[in-house]
Amino acid sequence: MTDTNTFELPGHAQRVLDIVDQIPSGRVSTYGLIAECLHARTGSGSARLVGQVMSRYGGASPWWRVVRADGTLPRQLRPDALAHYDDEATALVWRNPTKVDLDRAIWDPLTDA
DNA sequence: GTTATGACTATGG
DNA sequence: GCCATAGCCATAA
Repeated sequence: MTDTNTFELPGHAQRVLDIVDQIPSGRVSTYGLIAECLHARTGSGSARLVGQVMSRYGGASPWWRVVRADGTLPRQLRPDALAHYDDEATALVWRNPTKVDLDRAIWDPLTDA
């Protein structure tokens, strides 16, 4: 096929970005949850892989809506992500406003898509 | 082919 | 709560 205006990312990368793009504003998902959805589709996938894809190709996607399993983020991204959470009114932990309140903001691509 | 690395997670002390 | 370890899988060298 001759797609002239389409950059072909690695297959799994395209799927990861597709899922991330579906996360609604004000909600978040986790690397593991996305990995589970990815594994359900392709038969392969891991949280580590999602992180790998995000670091490489996440620039054009709402990367701040993807957090760790405990609601925290990598140190380098924390400040930028918090700014977005302020815009989207994402629920944060009261005692620890550097961390997302997963009980309120979690979004599961498998069950709540 | 092997090894090292990474925006991860679960488990055990 | 924190730290160390094992499992995970694509990429780079």
